[in-house]
Parts: sequence; structure tokens; C-alpha cells
Amino acid sequence: MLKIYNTLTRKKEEFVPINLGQVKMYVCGPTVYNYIHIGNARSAIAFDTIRRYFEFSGYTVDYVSNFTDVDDKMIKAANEQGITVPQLADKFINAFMEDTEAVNIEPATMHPRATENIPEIIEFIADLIDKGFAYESEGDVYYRARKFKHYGELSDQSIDDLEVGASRHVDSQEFEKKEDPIDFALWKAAKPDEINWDSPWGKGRPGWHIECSVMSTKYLGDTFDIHGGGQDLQFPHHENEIAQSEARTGQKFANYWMHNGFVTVGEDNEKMSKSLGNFVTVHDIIKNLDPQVLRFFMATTQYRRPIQYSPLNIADAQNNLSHIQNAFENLDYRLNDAQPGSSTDVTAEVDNYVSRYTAAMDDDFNVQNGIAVVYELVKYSNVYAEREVVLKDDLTLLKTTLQRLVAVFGIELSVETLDDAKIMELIAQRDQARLDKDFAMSDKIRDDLKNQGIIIEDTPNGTRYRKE
RNA sequence: GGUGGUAUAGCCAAGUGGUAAGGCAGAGGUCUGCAAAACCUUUAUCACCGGUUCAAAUCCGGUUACCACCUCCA
Repeated sequence: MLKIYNTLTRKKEEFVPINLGQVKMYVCGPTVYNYIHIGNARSAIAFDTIRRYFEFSGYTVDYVSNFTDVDDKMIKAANEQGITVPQLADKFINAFMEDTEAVNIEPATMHPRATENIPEIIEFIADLIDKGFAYESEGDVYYRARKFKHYGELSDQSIDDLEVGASRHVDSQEFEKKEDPIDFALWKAAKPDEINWDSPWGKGRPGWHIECSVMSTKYLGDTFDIHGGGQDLQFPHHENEIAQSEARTGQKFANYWMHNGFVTVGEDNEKMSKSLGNFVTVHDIIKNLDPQVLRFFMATTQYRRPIQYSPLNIADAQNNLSHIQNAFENLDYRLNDAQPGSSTDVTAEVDNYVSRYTAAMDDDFNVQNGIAVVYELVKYSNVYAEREVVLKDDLTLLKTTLQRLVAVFGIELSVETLDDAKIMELIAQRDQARLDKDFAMSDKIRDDLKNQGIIIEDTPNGTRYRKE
């Protein structure tokens, strides 16, 4: 039984999908005015891992994730770069797809953009005005937060306790136009020379929160299973989405709310964010780091926990990943001299590991316990691979099991083969030198190969090589 | 001020009442011509104080520290 921690109820709950065997989930994507930083990547990786585990468990997943491609920051950045807002969006959406592919994030079933849904957004807002939940004011449209009786339930805030302006980001002009300081914008009138669309309230553009209500319900229905995003979106963004959507449809919006923890940085574990300027982009980091290591690092921390980004922690992840990769190669190598057949003890062991892994992951995606089982399987595999007699089907079962279990984390295990004749010749020469006990020569060849990134290992079953 | 989260070995981290999983790093060992890989051995009274209990990292009360959100953020 799969359990999910639901922010809405602040409890772990059994996951019961609306449709048997199907998961409909929506995850808030980034505003595309810059390269994504590893905090954005963490969110995408967390939910990609969750999605993969659902698929591992036999669900089909409808996964919708948006791009916010118009807002104040988009307009500002486009102006600074002397390009249009759509040009800026295209540039960084492309960059997003490249960066997320590098860390092996599956593309969403659908990646809608706010600007591609303007008519639906206008229709949605008009409906809210008709229902009395929204009002026009000098070309802007605002949502009457107090009118929605569940306002504040997701973030456990009572309206009267909300300290307006605590974040010091109040726009005083906007403040004047509201009936109530806690009201939020659905539609913003365009300033001169700003990108805009025609609407019943004049030229303008959508506010931030409305796009997610529109796109999630458009593609997943009035009620869907899971809504995800970063913890910082819980209030006000997700609170507002609920208010908008439920006011319009009269239906429950999302059954389960999931929020991922932050990536922190520095001695005091400060949140990494664009506004603080303390961020590292994926685009830059993967120039010097194997993207699989970054992926492994993030995917093996439970999604609700903070991740401290530090060189030491990255190095740990690198070592752990190598350990798993080595076990996989150790198994693969023994296929060369394996006997046919399989043994029941190995099959039973594997079943046991898989069921323990599943139990761990079923508990709100407890990847730490899941990966602990993988390490046990790694050890078991290594011990098995050193048996004198090994069986082909055992090796294959262990290999595919390792592959399946780590694939959930977005890690792909494979064995690289070398087809370089020169290198194969050098290895043969070294083997001869060792037979001749000319160790000066064999060590020289080994060093030379190491300089080319080829690691040589001597085993009881012959000489192995692998790429560094 | 309101709300939420976190505090376990050098580092990462599991564990929600029965006497501290796992990984990394370190140390010692096995194997090896030497290595590498692998395996074996080895490292903690769980922020602090008080309480409940036969028994608490785990429950209750209090304290401290750090982080986050309160309409820019994944």
C-alpha cells in the first residue's frame, strides 16, 4: 500500500487514485527567464522520481508541468536582453529541456505554456467574476480571498493572521486597487509597451496563479490526484490555485498535495534561490560534473528533506554511484565464464530485496531506505560474482534487478565496451609481459592506459578493463 | 507576530516505546607480482532540561539553535 504525505491534511495517507491504475499529477514548473538552478532541478528530479516509482508500481501517469512564460520577471529580463518575451521564453524552455534531459528527467506528458492558454484563462477569470469571487479594478482583476471560505487551509493560515507585506514585496500601486490587502491578481493591466492580450478588462496579461488553475484543470480535469511543487509555493501560490479552482468548479481541486524541500547552500544551510543570487545552474554544473552524479545525489534524498549542496556531499554521491556501477560490471564480467541455469537461493534473495525495496518506497517515497536495500543487493551481487562457479540466469537476474531498482532514481546502468584495436593490443601486450614477469613493462602499459582513461584490473578470470 | 520544518557518529542518513539500519571517509586485514575491484573487522547512549513508563532517540511539558513561508521564488 502506497502512502503519501499530504500537505493538505499534514498526514501520511493511503494513495487512492481517482481512476484505478492511473495517476494524474500536475507539477508547477519554472518561470523561464534564466537557466534552471539546481533548486529547480531538485523539484523536477523529485517529482520525476515519484513518477518513475508510480510507473515501476504499474501505474500509468499523466504528468503535466507548466512553463510560466509571461510575468514581471520575464518582461524585465527580455527588456534587459533586448529581445521579446516569447524569444526569451523559447530560449530558456529549450535550455530547460536540455538540462533536464541531461539529468535524465522524463519529459512531462504535457508541457503547457501560460501564453498558449490565454483564451481559457480569460474565460476562467470571467467565470470567477460572474460568481462573485473576483472584481475588476482599473484594468486589473483581483480575487476576493475572504469570500472563499477554505482560504488558508493548505498552509494552515487564518486570514486574520496573515501579516500583509511580511515578505516586503508589496506593490503599493497594486495595494491601492484592492478591496482587501489579501486579494491577489488574476489579470494585470498592461503598462505601455508591455506584451499584452485583449480582454474584457482591457489589454493586459494573466497573473501568476491563474495559469496553473487553468492548465491543470484543462488537461487533467476539475479534480485530479496529485499536485506538486516546491515548499515555497505552498503559500500563496497553491493556496490561490485552490481558491480559484474550487470557487469555479465547486469540486475538490487536487486530492494530494506534495511539496519538495529546498536545496540549501553554505554554512547556515540557506535556501538556494534566484532572488538571493546564491544559485548554481545545472547548465554550468554539468560542465564539470557527470550529470548522473547530480541526479543520483538529488534522487536519493527523500523529496521532503532539504538537500545541502556541497562538494563533500557530491563526492559521497559519486562514490556511492561508482559502487553500484562496479557491482553491475562485476556481474556482467562473469557472464564470460558462466554456466547455464539458475539457482533458487538467488531467486529467493532477489525477491526478498525487491519486496523490501518496495515496502520502503511505498512509505512516502522513502528513497533512503530504498537505496539502503540497493546497497545490500550490491553487496550480495559482489559476493556472488566472486563465486567460483556462477550461473548465467543468476547473473542476469541480479543485473536486471539492479537496473530496475536504480532506474527509479533515474540512473541507467550499462557496461561500456571498448572497440579500440590499439587499446586491445596494449592489453594483450601487458598480459604477455605479466606472463614473462616483466612487471616494469606491464606497469608502464597500465599507467599509459590510465592516462587514456582506461582502468586495468587483473582478476582470477583474466584481465578486465573499464573506462574511468 | 502567525505558520511549518529540522536537530542522531568526521560527513550523509534510517529508525515514532523494547535497548541505535545503510552509505561515504578513516583504521586494520584477506586477495594481488604490485595495484584495482571486492570482501571481512572496526567507530554513537540520539541538541538541552524535566516528566510518564518495567523500558524513550522514539510519548508529554519546557528550553535552545538553525531553516523556511506570510502574496518574487522549485
